[in-house]
Amino acid sequence: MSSSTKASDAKKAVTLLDVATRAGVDRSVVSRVLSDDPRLSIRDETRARVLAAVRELDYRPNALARSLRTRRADTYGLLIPDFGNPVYASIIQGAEAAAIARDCVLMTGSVGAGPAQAAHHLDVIGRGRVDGLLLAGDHTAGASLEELDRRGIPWLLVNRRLPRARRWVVLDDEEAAGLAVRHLIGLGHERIAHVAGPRDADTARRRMRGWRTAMRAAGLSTPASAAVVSDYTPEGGAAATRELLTRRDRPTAILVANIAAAIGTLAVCGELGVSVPGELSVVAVHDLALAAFLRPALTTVRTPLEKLGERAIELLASTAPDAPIEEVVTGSLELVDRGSTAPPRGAAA
Amino acid sequence: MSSSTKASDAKKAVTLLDVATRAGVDRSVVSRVLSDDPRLSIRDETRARVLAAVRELDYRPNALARSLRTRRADTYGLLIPDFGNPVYASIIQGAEAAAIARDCVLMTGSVGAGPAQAAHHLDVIGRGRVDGLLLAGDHTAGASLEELDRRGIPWLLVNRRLPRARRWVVLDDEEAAGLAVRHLIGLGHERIAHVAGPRDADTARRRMRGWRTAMRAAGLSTPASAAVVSDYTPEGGAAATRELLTRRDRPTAILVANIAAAIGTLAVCGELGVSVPGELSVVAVHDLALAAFLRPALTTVRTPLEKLGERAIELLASTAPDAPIEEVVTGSLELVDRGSTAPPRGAAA
DNA sequence: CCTGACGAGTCAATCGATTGACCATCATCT
DNA sequence: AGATGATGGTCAATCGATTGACTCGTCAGG
Repeated sequence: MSSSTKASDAKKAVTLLDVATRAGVDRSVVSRVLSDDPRLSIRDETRARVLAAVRELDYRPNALARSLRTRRADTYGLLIPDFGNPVYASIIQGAEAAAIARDCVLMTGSVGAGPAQAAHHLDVIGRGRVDGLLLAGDHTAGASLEELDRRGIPWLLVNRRLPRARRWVVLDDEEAAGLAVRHLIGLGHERIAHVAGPRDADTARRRMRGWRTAMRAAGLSTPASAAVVSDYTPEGGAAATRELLTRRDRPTAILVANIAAAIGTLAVCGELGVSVPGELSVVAVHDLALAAFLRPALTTVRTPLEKLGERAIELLASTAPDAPIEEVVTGSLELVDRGSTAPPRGAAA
Repeated sequence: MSSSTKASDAKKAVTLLDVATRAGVDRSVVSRVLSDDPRLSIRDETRARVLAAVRELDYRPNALARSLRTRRADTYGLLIPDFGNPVYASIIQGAEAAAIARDCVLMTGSVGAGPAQAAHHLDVIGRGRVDGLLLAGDHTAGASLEELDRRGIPWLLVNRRLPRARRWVVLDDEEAAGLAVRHLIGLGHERIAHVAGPRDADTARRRMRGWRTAMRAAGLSTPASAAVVSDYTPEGGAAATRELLTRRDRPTAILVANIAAAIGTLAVCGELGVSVPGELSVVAVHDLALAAFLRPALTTVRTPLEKLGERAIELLASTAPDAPIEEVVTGSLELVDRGSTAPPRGAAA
């Protein structure tokens, strides 16, 4: 296989000049034929010769040279907190699909290993390599945005907002939470607690608001004690759930702000011998294939994470770098009932 | 924020010429100072002026121009099956860290959406954009390798081997499986079944061999019926487990070839009312944080997936494109006992 | 017969950094 | 004095594609 490469190790790529020579025309003709330049007039026969040469030599333009000249890298960057987080996996997939659809490349980096890694990305990705940068999740120091502005690199916050940054695209977190709460209310629950996300996460705030709004709309109270701040990890979810379950008036249902945290919730229930959904109903925001295989299978609200990623690329690619972008990706919210929710014990139903 | 960019939308980047002008020297001097060219002799004072100009203008070299000239993109590609698969997430993380350590960029793409997506990546990533390509997992059509060879792009298979491709780096799958089996044997198990990976997956074959070898070394038999082919998904693991559990002489322990499949195994046990580890011990290859939060918490063999990713980049970067690479990343295997394994019912222990 | 217009391509500058070859001073050695 | 050799840089070609300006020939119209 690779031995077929043998000594001719650094085989040089086919260039525009090779094609032009073979077709007996100038390089510019080849370039213009390939880009369908309307200002080029050319005989059909010549065009055919050019295209034949392109095909025979299996030519493809050097992306670097083109980008240098055109000042467009045809590449977008995507920064995420951590590849291990399946929520971001879905966003990546959407973004990747959208990038491919535009004949662009997506470069995804994580900042998991700390600010040094983030700095490296901002540095290396610096001017020239990407046409724009998606910043997904809570990780970019505010300073980075100014840095990007200074360098003239368009950016867009994804699944996250910042007060002073008017370029973001998010999910309808409020409605997602509301949907879950209304499902629980529909089953007859009244004491519905909320395992919330981190206090500084914008998604967490919006889901919390969705929970509260839906509760109030049904005439139910939302005491401060009914919501416990946590983070989007099983550990966090477990701790918050433990706290809720050891209270006097234990809730009959919990809305968990994130599916990863909900895994912790289920684990704690198992540990404490609290039967789900018998004694406690659990529903989480975000759906994963995994949810069907938990014990019990987890009821979730499916969110259009891939669409979010797609939309992010589209917006970044099609909007002027200094124009505000404030978009909520709506629709596609759906409650996936898998059995971790049921009417409360002793419900009239 | 972005409004600070205002009308000066396309702010042009600082170039070598800008720096040179400011320092009162030729562009080549700046370039040589920055690259520590030993053939340049320069007065300390001049060097200081150059460095000052670089700092004041916050210059950074345009990566595209440099790559065009040097014929090195300082970028590596990584193709994976699917971003949603946490096993590959770990590989990505390792590869990313290694790339950063070499001051390179990693471009990760998935082929989840089918061969069209793979083709796009191979096409777009084409000559010039990457210095080499890591192919992780079972997805690349064999033809792609010849295509890459033809284009002179070095590649390396990761966590996978192919008969005719002598460039790969894999884990010590055989030992990982063996470790798990010996743990079960140590607990007193004798009927240890194996939920194997897909027949065409090289990792699956090696884990199967590890299972068989360890069993035989202990004088235990490995009838064909004790191994059920599956795939690396919860669905697959569930189906295979169901088959094993409905047999006459049900095993007392199962080695599952992959943690995702093991999630399916636990789900089926729950469904059929088979108590784990009371009636059945379960251990899986690959460790994830998630494992601690399953019910019961899952015993696993931790594998150095990140190291695999790191090593892959190192090998790709440092080995001639036509030299064979056949490396097994060893060490770091460790059994993580979390409670899904126990002595068999009625064991002497 | 001359002008103009069009058809069919060609020329050459440009993007920004790198790098081999070269040059101008000045001091040193014989 | 003239050759030798550092020292301290400069010049310009090059990577490969793009694109505005330009040229050459031919044909129609006046």
